[in-house]
Amino acid sequence: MKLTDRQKLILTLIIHEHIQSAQPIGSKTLVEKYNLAMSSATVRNEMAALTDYNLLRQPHTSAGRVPTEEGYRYFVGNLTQKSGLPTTTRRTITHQFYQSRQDVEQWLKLAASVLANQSQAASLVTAPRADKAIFKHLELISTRGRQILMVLVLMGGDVRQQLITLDEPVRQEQLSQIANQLSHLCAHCDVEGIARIRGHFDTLGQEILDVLLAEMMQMERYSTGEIYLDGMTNVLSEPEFSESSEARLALHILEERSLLENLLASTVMNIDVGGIQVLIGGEGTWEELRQCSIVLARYGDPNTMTGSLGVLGPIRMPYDRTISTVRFVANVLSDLVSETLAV
Amino acid sequence: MKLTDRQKLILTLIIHEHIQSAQPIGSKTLVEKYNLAMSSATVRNEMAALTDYNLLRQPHTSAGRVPTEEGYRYFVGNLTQKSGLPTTTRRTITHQFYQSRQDVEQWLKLAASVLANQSQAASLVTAPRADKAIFKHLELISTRGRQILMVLVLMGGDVRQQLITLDEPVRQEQLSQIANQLSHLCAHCDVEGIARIRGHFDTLGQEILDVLLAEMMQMERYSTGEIYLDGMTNVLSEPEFSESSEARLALHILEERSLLENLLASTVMNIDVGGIQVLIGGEGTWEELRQCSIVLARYGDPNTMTGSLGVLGPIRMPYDRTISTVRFVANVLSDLVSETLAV
DNA sequence: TTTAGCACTCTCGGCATGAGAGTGCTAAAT
DNA sequence: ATTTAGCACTCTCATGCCGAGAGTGCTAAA
Repeated sequence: MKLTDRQKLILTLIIHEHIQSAQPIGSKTLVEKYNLAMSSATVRNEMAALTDYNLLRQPHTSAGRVPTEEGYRYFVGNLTQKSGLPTTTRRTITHQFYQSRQDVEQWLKLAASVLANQSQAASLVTAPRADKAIFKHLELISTRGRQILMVLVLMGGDVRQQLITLDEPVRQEQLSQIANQLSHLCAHCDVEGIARIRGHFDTLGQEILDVLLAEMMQMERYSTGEIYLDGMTNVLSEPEFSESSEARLALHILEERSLLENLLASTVMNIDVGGIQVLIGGEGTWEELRQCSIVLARYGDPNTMTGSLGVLGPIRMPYDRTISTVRFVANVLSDLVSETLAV
Repeated sequence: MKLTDRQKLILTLIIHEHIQSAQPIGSKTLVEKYNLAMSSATVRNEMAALTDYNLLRQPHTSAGRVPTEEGYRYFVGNLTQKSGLPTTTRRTITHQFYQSRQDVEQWLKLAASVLANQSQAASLVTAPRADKAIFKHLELISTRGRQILMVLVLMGGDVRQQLITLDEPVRQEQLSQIANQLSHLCAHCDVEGIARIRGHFDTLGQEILDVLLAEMMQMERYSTGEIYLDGMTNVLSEPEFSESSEARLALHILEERSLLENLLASTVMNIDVGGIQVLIGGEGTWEELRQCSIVLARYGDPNTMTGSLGVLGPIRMPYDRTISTVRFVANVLSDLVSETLAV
């Protein structure tokens, strides 16, 4: 399918206009609004061609044209130039990040908030995770009676706390000693490595190691960790979601963790850090997303830890702008995260 | 305002019926549906009286009656009996809790999920917090170069991590030594206590203490910590929110943390653990909640840490059922939390 | 005090109508 | 060979009208 320049122009204009007005665009409107050097009849002919190519669609005979999903895909693939974000916007965003507390959790929340505000859509950010859990450090703190708190630090700075109830009470001094011992012996080991030396310890040590191993395995298994959402209410203001049942379908996928993890698992994993993936109208696979588009990116350091982030909005979305924003935030987060979390 | 038994009955029936149908209820319908031993005319007269009392309202002349906010308030205050949850439901819920990992975060998420599912509305759960931050334990872990990770454990099991960038690199051995020293000297101290002994330390010690103090003060200041939400999409399926602009107003208050914290600060603080507060239609104060009701409870141990949890749904809400659910989940959480987190 | 009866009110769905916007096609113009 | 003007045609949408249905308030009788 090879479009003439004029057809590309008209497609672009229709998409632009439709994104603003959310309504079918007619030939006359287009010519007048953009002072086109051709008549409405010419535009009509081109529109007919684009409709044949399945890039445009008429909601009903004798209404204006509306882009099809394929139309949007063509637009995103061929007609959108990689425009950077305006410098002022970039500055505002980076400023916010460097102003916030130096804490990964804060950054992720902020990233979700920035994405949501900038794109006026729903956003999601997943915490960065290593593909492999590597032990770094362990602390054991007695809390009350037989209960102790295990604080497990992984390579890359991931920290997990877990309560353990022992068979009998143990004094803090002894706990610290065990923690030290384990910390030394397990340093830089992965799950297999630790499992291998498990036999060298006494019952208490093994008891603790088992919890530790379970914890580490869990972190590996769930490749997406915490997910931060924001801006869900933004999509409610879009006219295509004025019937809230439509909105419900779309937002449900964000709220239901298992659905969201499925979606991410089958898309995000194909993206390289620095890359962008755009899902338009569910791509025939995600029924609930028929009315939505998702712009996804991956951030972090491919060698240590990566996470993903993205935006969910109506199909009628300012893709160039959104893509720039997502890409930019992903880069900022990549920088911050690899600065801080590098081994 | 003193209602006759018959008026109470009629009010109750209208509310019950309206909660199911979401529509105005007429006298004839009521008599037929509930086989009342009186004629529709009698019911009409009583309805007129209830309307005078401002407990019922007519959407327009010659439509059925709809409960007013005041009507709901009267109902919740006087006509609802403290019915416990069905035993099977109770069992299902407790089962879920004891089956989940023994981890406060998991419990809170689960609580939010249970509330959302049981009430088919949006739910919120705030993490339990002590009114006063009491130091318990400190760990310092070198991560890279001049950056170290501070892990701060408070009385009650609250754990915070914070990255500190020192002026010059320090070896892990020395860090552990400092951490030990600080842990001993600051044990069981509050912010003031620690500030008092700050002078006894060298530059490095003071540097760390400052971060620690800032962290503790922040935890005291923001009396609500993490907030877990669930079931936002549930409210989208209620007919009164079929226009998503209405839903937007309500859900926005949940999503915008500052709004939500305001709301909680000015209501939850008045509730005792074990108590329930019901906000109906924003109570004239919260404009965005005009269409909503909120059922709130407080859980935890008043002496150590407490949190709050609740449900947000349409005014037309099955209050007895919702209140039972919220109360029950609050109790379950109270038990779990005070078992685990007690000093 | 309750009830039957009745006139009255208001909503809602269906239907016709006309204006407006937009199209496709044909024939003329470039 | 394109492009354009002109025109008939189509479809939506807002409007207004109508009648059915549901429900009320009031009055007078039980």
